[in-house]
Amino acid sequence: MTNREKILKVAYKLIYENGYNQASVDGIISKAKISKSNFYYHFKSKESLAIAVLDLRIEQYVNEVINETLTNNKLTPLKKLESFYNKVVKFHKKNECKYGCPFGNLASEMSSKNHRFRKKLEAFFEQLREKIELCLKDGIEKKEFSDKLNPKLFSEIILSHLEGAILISKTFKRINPLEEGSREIINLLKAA
Amino acid sequence: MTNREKILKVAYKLIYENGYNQASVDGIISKAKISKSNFYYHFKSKESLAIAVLDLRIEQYVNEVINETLTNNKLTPLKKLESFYNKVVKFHKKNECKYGCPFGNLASEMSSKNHRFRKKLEAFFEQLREKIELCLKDGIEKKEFSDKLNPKLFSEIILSHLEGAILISKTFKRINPLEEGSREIINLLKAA
DNA sequence: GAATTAGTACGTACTAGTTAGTCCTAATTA
DNA sequence: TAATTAGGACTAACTAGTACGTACTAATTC
Repeated sequence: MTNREKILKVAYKLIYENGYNQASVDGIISKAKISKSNFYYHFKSKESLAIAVLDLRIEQYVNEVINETLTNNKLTPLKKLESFYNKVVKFHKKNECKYGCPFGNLASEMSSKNHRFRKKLEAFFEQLREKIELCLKDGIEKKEFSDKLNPKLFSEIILSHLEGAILISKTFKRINPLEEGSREIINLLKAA
Repeated sequence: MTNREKILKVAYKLIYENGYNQASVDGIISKAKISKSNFYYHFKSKESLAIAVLDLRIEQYVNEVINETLTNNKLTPLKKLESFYNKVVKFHKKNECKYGCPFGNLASEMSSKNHRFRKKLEAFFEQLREKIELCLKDGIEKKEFSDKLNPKLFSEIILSHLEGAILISKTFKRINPLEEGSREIINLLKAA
């Protein structure tokens, strides 16, 4: 593993667990066991490292979560949504609900202060919402979901609820708000 | 205004706008125009100030938001919920959606690191959720809301959605996710 | 006379970022 | 083939600033 990869790997974890501001460059280089000058050889600033980490996280999320569930055409629309929720729930169970959503956390911390992060997170959330909307539209066509619901509005609700439920689960240190909440959302979709 | 009140007032704003970690004691005393020794005369630490600020915020929220809407028995259950959402939307419009939810932000920043904040926020969210649940139960009895919905589960969804929608609105710098989302939530309640 | 306030210097720890220079390899030139 | 050059990867030491909190004296207010 190159030093650049070491930095990315350590920062990936520390920024998620502690937030951007509390993840110090000194902490990152100490865990990665590299020198500070080497850090600044690979990244021109702490911010540019964090942007690279965010890019990496988004890429992984698209590949390993979205593409495996919401846009996996081997699944019916209902199964797409269910497997999406299952994957998210599994991730937060694994972390004992401790750290919340990597994107939501960053949005909360950075959106009001840093345009670069805000725009990237905005685009990410919009991309995720669109995939959900497409899934809903498809499900309505295939009569899996009620035709009374507005796909765009409901995709916004699903996204907002997801982010909020992860935050509440983190605050309560219990998976219930996320797990039961997502099950209930799916019930709402099915019932006419 | 006493110096203690000055500190609370300035910290109230700075902690909300910048988060706990980025709101420095030096910044607070400089804005409040008091000496550092006087700060530590009134508060034994930055943390205890922030806890006092959080207590104040919760008290104000209960008095000015919850008691005026969700538990205001001059209103029907539907009107209770509508006026609650209206008040929240109004607040975030006023801030141009810039700063998000004072409680959600703190939950995101502090829940994983500080038990004291986490417990206080957990109790606050649970209190809010209970008021919503009572409102839903009442509305079902009075036939304003569909009797098919589970009040406890739906109150969890409303709370999660609210927190998430405020976060998404902040990230998008648009009120739509919160405003349209809450309208749609109310529609879901009414429709059988 | 007790509570409150101001002022100021300090301590320790940490912050992001810079400096000037070394080591090594691989390509280029004489 | 031997000397030179270029540049990537890397380092120790350093800068300048900020963080929270303390120590102390002295003045002011109730």
